[in-house]
Amino acid sequence: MLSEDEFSEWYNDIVEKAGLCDKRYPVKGMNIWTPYGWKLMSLIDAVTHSEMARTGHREVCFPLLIPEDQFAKEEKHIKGFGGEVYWVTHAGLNPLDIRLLLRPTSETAMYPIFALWIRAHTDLPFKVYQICNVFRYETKQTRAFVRVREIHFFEAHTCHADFEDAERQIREDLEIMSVVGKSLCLPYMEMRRPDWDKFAGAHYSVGIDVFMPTGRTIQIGGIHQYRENFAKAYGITYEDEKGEHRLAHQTTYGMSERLVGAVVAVHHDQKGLKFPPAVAPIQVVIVPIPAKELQEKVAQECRTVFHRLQSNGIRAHLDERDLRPGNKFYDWEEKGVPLRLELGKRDLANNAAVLVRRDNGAKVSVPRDELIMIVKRILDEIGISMLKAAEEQLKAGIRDVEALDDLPVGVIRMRWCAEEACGKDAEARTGLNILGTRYSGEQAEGKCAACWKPAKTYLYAARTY
RNA sequence: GGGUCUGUGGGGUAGCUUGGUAUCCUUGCAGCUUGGGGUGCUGUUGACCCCGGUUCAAAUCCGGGCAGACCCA
Repeated sequence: MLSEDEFSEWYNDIVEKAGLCDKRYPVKGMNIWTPYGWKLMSLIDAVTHSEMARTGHREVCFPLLIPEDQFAKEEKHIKGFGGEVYWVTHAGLNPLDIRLLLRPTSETAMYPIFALWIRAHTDLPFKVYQICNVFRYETKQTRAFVRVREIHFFEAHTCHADFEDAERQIREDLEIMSVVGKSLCLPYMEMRRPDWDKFAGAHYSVGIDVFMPTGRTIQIGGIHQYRENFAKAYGITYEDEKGEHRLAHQTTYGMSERLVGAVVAVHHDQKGLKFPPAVAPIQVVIVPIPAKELQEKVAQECRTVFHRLQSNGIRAHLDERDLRPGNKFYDWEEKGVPLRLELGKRDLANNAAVLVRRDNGAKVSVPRDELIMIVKRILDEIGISMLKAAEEQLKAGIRDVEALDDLPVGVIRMRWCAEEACGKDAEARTGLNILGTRYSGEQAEGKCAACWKPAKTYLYAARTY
């Protein structure tokens, strides 16, 4: 496992060196998405868009600014976010009567409007989403993609006739999460957050936690059951079949650019990044190996291969820079391209090409006639083996403990009596963050690690980002 | 939330104690050379975070701001 120092230094360095972002923008916590990083984010968003389409969510785009009075309606929500919002207090030279805030999330922008849109049970279930930027005034140390103040954000908001239908939505959200997780080769834990740590305004929250190479976890997604909490505050009601007016039940599902941070952190080695093939901005990089007499011939063949890959839906890049091949190899390995294709004198002779996998370094010579098929197969294999490797890391990172002293590094799993006071006590005594209990549920025999009363379930805790 | 340290070409740095001339590496650009794991040579562009103060003179000293790294809660 990496020490926090090693990881910090490596991470801060690689995100800029690999061209994912530029941190030199002079506002704290606001970085520039550079082309390579933005492409990665866009490809991740593309997975999200396609899952939203599959599950019948419709895309919307709400305004960035929210009036203060509208924001303040749900008491717990404002309590949770009040301290970290950016305010717009002036318009031109004049102070505003009602201040505006930059959305830290869009519940309070959307819900007054949902109240207008939703009138009858025929409007339900109501499922929309948006991908936008939100703003949170983070006071802790910022870090590219992981803790920023302007956040690239995905948020799905749904309204339902009853609690059970909202519960169904949460199961669907978890299914969507699993598709996203697979695309990113990221295994994760579905954690039902303890009551004292749920999302501001939620009935309960499910956190999606990824295991990082330092032994800490990072939350990359959140799924929230709101019950009628927000509907009450914002008057979201519908007329049911019997003509009675009822409050809607609501859920939300959020993810952010932290997905990029998790991909960077989880998949890497000493050479640099390793991108999952499904979202790699470049899936195959072609490096020509020119020989003195054959420069033009090699270049031509490389261009042909490039166009063939491209027209078969593979994200390919032809590196024609005037550098030594070895230099390019290091370059693209650092940038995490899953597959490298070398083509030179030797390959011209026998109509072949050399393929080198980023994940394990395996090198094969393949006939160019079968290139497309083989490339696709290898990209699939890389995805599978990257996921497997990450799954093993996660599994090895979870440690059972009997008591709360002498804790190992990583995620700890302890027996728990399910009493809040006891959970808080465990949190205080370990200095760890409580992740919660498995969403799928777990039964424990034996005694609570904190109070020694009979245990009911397992509680998970870790240091978190 | 509290504290420590730092800001010098695109990146990394020397110089700051003791005020006066800005060092080296890398990258970029041009040319030649080389080419299946970071070629070599030559030439060349490019910097003292911002505002104020002290001073004949500030990268250097002082104050403030902004930004970054780290530590503790």
